[in-house]
Amino acid sequence: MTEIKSELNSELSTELSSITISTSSSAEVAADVRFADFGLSDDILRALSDQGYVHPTPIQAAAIPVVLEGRDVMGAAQTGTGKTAGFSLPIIQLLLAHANASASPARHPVRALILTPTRELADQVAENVKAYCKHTPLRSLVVFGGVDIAPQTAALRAGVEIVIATPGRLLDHVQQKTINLSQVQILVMDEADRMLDMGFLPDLQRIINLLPKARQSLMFSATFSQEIKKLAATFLRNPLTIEVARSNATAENVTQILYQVQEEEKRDAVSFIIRERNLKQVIVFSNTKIGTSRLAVHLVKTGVKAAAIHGDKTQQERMAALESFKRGEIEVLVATDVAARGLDIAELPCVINFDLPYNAEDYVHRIGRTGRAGATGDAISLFTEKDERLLADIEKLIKQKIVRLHLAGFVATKLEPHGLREPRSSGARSSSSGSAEVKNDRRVAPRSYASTPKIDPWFLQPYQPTASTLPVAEKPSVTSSSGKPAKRAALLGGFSKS
DNA sequence: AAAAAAT
Repeated sequence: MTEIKSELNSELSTELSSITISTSSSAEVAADVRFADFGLSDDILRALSDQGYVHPTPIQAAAIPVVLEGRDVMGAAQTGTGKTAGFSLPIIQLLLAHANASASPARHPVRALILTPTRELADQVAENVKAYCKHTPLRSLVVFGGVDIAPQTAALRAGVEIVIATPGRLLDHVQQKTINLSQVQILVMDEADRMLDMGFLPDLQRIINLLPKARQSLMFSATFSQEIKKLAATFLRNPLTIEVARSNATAENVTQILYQVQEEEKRDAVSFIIRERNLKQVIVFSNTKIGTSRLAVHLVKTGVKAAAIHGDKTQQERMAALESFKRGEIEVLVATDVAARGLDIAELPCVINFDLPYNAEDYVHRIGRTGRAGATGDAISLFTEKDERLLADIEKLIKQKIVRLHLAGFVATKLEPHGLREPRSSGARSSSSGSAEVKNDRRVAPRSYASTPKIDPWFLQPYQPTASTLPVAEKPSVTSSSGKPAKRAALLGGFSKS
């Protein structure tokens, strides 16, 4: 079960400086601890019991009392550990407890600010916060770009205590003077490592400069690089470090698999794996927006219910894709790293890396999409000869070798007897070397790519299964899945612990 | 190298 070790600070201080939580499963609940033990208000407990939550996860059990004390926290926790509740529950409690502490001119000044790197993550954290606040008078608002700013401005004018935001739109509101951050008592930087990767440091700096110096700050990061430690030293005051599992560790309940294939085999390999394993809920990661869209189109053509999600899609398309995936209407979500972190999709049994990520840390985040909340999962990665360096970086980061397997059955069916790499349906292709064939493949794409990168030529129509697109082997499972939507909706659309 | 994020 959960073991909490505490280390004492340096010789002069007996103050706790770090808590390390070692547990077989980071999301496993502590059966001997209850949310009711933390002195949270009845309104919060009622919201929790509405969702059927009684016992905290280890990071929640460690973080809630510390945040309630008012201490700064550096949390090294992966997604799926219940970290969102770990910070939002005590924040709500603190705001409730000190309701009349500051006599400010504004009736409802922003008192807690939660920053996230992506819009989807902001939306998701906001949904959780809103649910936890359900029975309290506290109001929360999510603020991000890509959507109409007017409703956000109106809500801010009416007054909200808790703002969940991505940095860009938040600064937009600051410039327009539609938000006042001078009363913020608690700051949360969620997925801080991601925010650094994305070059948010200057924005972060500008936002923090607008906050009161006397405030509580919490920072969460799945990985714990030197840069993150530096950021913590800059923005946190005597923080308590709460570490769940080993830094940069991959979930123990995720089985990692590598398949070496040729570059031009990758699309078919993904189709093959999806069909072979009869996957009904899988995220496939690609490194590029265009590659993501292309792969989704390919999968749809082969009868797989797939949709793409990436940063060049409109916010509506992004949300629609995510929603239909959560509802089970879409079985394969093909994504860039926009979806690598934070998204809480319950019970995802498998993720596939169509490309190995350029950034080794992203590997950890991507495969963290599976094996969540104590469940087991598979992380399957395709790699080609030229990916050896990326692979070495990843294995160095996670401090383990990933087992390399042959994609049994696939090579035999896809490789032609004479060693040609691509199956040919017609003789239309000119006879040329292997690399020229790849170029030929690329020429199939509309030329508008380079000139109009913002317009996605591969915009997907909603999937309509037809007798012709549905492979015979898929039919039974599709039929059986039609009986499942209610159950799946309960699983995926349910309340998030993260 | 690429993606993300304000317009």
